[in-house]
Amino acid sequence: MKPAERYDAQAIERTWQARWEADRLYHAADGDPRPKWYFLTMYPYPSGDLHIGHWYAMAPSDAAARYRRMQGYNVMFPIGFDAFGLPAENAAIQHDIHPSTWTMENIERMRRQLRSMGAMWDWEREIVTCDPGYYRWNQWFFLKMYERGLAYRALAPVDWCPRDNTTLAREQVVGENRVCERCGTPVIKRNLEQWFLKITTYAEELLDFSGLDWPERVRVAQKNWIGRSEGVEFSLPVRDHPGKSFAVFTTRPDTAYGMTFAVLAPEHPLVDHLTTPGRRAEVEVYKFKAARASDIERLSTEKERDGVPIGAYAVNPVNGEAVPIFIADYVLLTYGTGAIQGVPAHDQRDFEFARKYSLPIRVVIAPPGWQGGELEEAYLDEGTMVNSGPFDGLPSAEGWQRIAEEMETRGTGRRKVNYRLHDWLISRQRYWGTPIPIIYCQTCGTVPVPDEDLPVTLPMDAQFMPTGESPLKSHEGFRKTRCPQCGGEEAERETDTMDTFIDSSWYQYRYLSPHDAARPFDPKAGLHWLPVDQYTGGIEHAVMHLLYTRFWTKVMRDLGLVDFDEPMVRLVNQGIILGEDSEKMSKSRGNVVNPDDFVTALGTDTVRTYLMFIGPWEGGGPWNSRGIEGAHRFLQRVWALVVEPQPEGDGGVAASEIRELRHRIHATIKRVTDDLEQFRFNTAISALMELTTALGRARSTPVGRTDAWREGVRALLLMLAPIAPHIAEDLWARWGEAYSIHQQRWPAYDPALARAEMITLVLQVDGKVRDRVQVPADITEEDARRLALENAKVRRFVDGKQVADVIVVPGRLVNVVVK
RNA sequence: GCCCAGGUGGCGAAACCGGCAAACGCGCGACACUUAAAAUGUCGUCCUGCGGAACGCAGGUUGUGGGUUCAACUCCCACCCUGGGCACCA
Repeated sequence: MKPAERYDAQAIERTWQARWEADRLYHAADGDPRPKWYFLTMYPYPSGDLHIGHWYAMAPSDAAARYRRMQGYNVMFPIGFDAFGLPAENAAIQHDIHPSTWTMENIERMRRQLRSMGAMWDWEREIVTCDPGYYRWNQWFFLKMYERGLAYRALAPVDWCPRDNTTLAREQVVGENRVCERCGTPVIKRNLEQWFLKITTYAEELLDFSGLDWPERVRVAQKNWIGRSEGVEFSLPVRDHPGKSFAVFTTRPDTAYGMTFAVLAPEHPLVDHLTTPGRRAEVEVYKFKAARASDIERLSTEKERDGVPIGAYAVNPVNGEAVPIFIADYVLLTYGTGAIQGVPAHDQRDFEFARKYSLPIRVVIAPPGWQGGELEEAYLDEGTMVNSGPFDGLPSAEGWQRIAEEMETRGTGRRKVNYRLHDWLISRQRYWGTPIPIIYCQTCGTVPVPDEDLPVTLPMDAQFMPTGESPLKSHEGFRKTRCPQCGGEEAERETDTMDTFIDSSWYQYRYLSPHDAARPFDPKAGLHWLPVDQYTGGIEHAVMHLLYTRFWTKVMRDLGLVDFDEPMVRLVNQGIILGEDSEKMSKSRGNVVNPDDFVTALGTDTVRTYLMFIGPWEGGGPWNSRGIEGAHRFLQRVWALVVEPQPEGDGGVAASEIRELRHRIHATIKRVTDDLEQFRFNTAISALMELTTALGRARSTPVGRTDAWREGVRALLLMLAPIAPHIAEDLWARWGEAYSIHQQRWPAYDPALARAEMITLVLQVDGKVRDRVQVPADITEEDARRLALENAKVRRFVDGKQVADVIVVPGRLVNVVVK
C-alpha cells in the first residue's frame, strides 16, 4: 500500500481553474438546445478588494447556478463591474489619481480575486459600465425617454456646501448638525435645474407583483415606498388675495369642517407672495432653519412640532371660514401638494400643533360615546359626523364620499390617487458618470444630441477637484459645442452626469451582447435568454435598484425592445455577513475579515463550503474563524474516502445492509436536491456530512466493497460539485470518471429507496414521550394503537387510569390520552 | 413613531404541514494511535434531581406572560429585547 496523497487545495484549485478556462467550460452559447437559465448575481462596485461580503453574496449564487446547470439547463452566469460612482472621485481627490486609473486598477485586482473563487462566470461577457461602449446606451435610453416625454428638467433642492461650493451626497453630510464631511461647514439647500425620469407614470403598474417570485419583504418595502393613497385634492382660496389659492391633498375629506388652520411647506412657492410684512422676518428665519434640517430630522417624532404664521388667511371652501396659514417643517413640499388642511381633532400632528399655538380643536367626527368634551389626543377612526353643517349625523365613511362629490360638483376639488413616490432625479453634479446627452442652444433651446453623435464621451482631462461647479462645466472643450439643430456656435453641453443607478437598471440586457455597437443588446440573444430567471443580491437593494430596474424594463417594453413586463422572475436576497464580534464589518471596528487569507491557508473550496454552512443564507450572520476548520475537515474526510487505499478483506454482505446503505444515499440525494432548490445550502451540506460519515464507516466493512458503496461515493462527489467545485473535479478524475464533473447530470433518486423501511414510532401518554419503538414504515393504524397500549412503559403510566382517547399519527407517533 | 426580520445549548444552528426540541458543525472532555506533540479516529457533551454505576429513572427547558389543542419552537393575544429599513405621507 502506498501512502495516500494529501489534500493540497492550492495545487488542485490552480490546476482546475486553468483547465476550465482553457476549455471555455462555462461559456453559455446562445444557440444551445438545452432549456436556458439566466442566473444573475448583482455585479460588484470595484471598491478595491474583494470583501468577504462579496464572497458571501457570490459563492452561494455560483453554487446555485452550478446546481441548475447540472439539472440540464444551459446556464448563463455573467459578471461585470459597476464602475462609475462617487468613491472613485473621492479617491481621486484624496490621492491625486485619475478616477479612471483608480477604477481600472481596482477592477484588475478584483478580477484576479474573483477568479480565485472558482465560479462559473462567463468572462467573455464581462461588462464595465465606465466604458463608452456601455454608457453610450445609457445616453441612448435617456434620449428615447426624452422623446417620449419621460425625461424632463425641473428645479430641485440639493444639499450644498457653501464653502466648497459643491453638491453633497447624503453620505457626505455628517453629524447631527449636518456639516460637510470635507470642511465641516454647515450644509444648506440649494435649488438647481435637474433632470428627472417619470417613474411615477408607472407607479400603479409597479405595485403589481403578480407573476413574480420575489420575497415578501421586498414586495412590502416597494409597496411602502410607492405609498399609494386615495383622497381628495381641493383648492383653498386666500382671503384678500383675489385669484390666489393653493391646493391641499387629504385622505380625510370627511373632516373638512374641522379645519382650523392651514399649513404650507416652508419651501412652498406661495409663501413669499403671501407673507405679510410684519411676519416676514420670522418667516425667513424659519425657512432658513427648515432648509438646514434633513428630511429625517424634520420627520422625527421626537421633535416638538413648530411653525410660524405668515399673516395670511385661507378660506375653507366647505363653510367659508377663514383660517390662519402657517408654515411648518412637518409639511414636505415633495409629498402631495406641499400644503395641508389643519384638522387638529382628527390628525395627531395637527393636534399637537394646535395645542402648541392655542388653535381651536373642533371635533367633527364624534368618537363613540362622546359627550362634547375636550379630546386628549386626535380621534383617527370613523364615527358620526358633527359640526359639519348639512352632513351632521352621517357615518363618516358616507360623509367622505358626499363631501368629495360636493367638491367635484362645485369644482373646488376632485378625488385623486396620490403616491409618495417621486420622479427619479438623475442629475449628478459630478465628473465620474455618464454625460447627459443634451445641448442648450441660445436659439433652439434644449436640443438632444443626435444618435449619430453618441456617445458623448467623458473627457479624460477634466479638472475634477472641487471647484464649485460640475467638473465638466470648467472643461471648455467639452462644454462649448455647436448646436446640432441650427449649427449655431452659442451652444453648451449639459455638464451634469447621470445617477449610477441608471447603469444597473439595464445591465442584465447588455450581458447578452456586450460588444454590440449597433444597439443596447441583440434581440435575437434576448429571445433566447430573457428574462432573467434567477436574481441574487443584497437586501439593501430591496427598493431603489430593484424598483428602478423594474421601471426600466417597463419603459423598454413600451419602446418595443422586450415583450415582457418584469426583468427578473425570481429573486433571493442574502443577509449580511457580520464580523466575529457579530457587528457589521468596518475598518474602524477592526473586525474586517480578509477572504484571501483563508483562501491561501485552507483553499477556495473550504471558504465556499463554510460560507454556505454558516447558517441560512437569507439571514446572514457572524463569521467565525474557528468554525471554518470544520468545513475544511469535512472536505478532508471526503478526500480520504476516495484517495485512501481501501482495506482488503472478505465477508458476506446481507441484503438488508445494502438496502440500508442505498436508502441513506437516495434519501440524501432527495434532501440535498430539495435544499438546493430553495437555497438552503446549510442543511444541504449537513446532509452531505452525514453521508460522508456513513460511507466512511461502511468503507472498512464488507459493504465498502459493494457497488452500493461506490454508488454512494459517486453521488456524494456529484452533489459536492456545485459547492466545492475543485475538490469534486479532482476526486472525480481520481475515481476514474470522465472530465468534467461539471458537465454531469445531477444524480436522481429512487423514491422507493429514499423511503425508509423502518421508522421510529414515538409512544406518548398525555403528550409525554414514554417510549420509542422501531416498526415497519407501513404499520397500520390499528397495529400502532395496539402496540402502544400493550407497551410496558406506556402501561406504567396508564394502569389504574381510564384511556380517554388514542391519537395515532401515521408514521410518527401514538398519543394515549388518559383520565 | 411606523414597517420588516428575528430571539432555541458555551457558540453557529436544525426541527419542511401543529407531532421525538437541540440534526450538522464549532468548542470542550475522555479514550485510541504516537517516545511526544500535531493530525486523525472513537465515544461523550441542554439543565436539575435520584441511582455506586454501564444501563437507567423522574422532572424541566425554545425571550416573558396568557390562550387554543390530545399535542405548540411552530397558531392566537399582550408584552420585552435585538437587528434592518423608513415615509410625521396629510
